[in-house]
Amino acid sequence: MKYGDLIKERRSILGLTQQELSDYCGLSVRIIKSIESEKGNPSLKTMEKIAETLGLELILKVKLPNE
Amino acid sequence: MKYGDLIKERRSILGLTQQELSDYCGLSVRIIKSIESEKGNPSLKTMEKIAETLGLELILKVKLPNE
DNA sequence: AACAAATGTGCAATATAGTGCACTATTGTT
DNA sequence: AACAATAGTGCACTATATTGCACATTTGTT
Repeated sequence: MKYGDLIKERRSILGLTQQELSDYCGLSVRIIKSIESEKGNPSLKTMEKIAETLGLELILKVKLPNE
Repeated sequence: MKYGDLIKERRSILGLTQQELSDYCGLSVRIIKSIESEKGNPSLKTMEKIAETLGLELILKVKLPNE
């Protein structure tokens, strides 16, 4: 699961700075940085706050054999 | 994101107890319980250990407007 | 009903996610 | 080159996820 680049790209498409994203989703800039660079180990709630703000979704599903 | 029931159902399909699942994915039984009942706020690593053990996958993707 | 297996819960301890500050590094613009 | 805006990092602190133990509850089997 490579979430860092997707988040960074998505934020950039929406024209947001890390600071703005952190304001919108109620998280510290610090954590936005660590998540975009995939350092650390975010919680589900943290990931979902970011996802919702950026129009992304976090999904758990059965993994098909052919992928 | 309703992960608790999916995990519980999937574990049951594979014929595993909470104890066995916790052994296989290297987590405490305690955390398996809290995740299946969706109490608490697991980390991505924790979720992915469980997902991998159960043949599930955790995905972050762009949310389409029509859903 | 009695019993065993599996699941749920209170509590205390430890590991680590999340925060804020001050600073550095990068990137882009003139 | 100089400057401004944005992004990355060290440190110490707080909040909370994760753990293990012991016990309670539920579920299934005879």
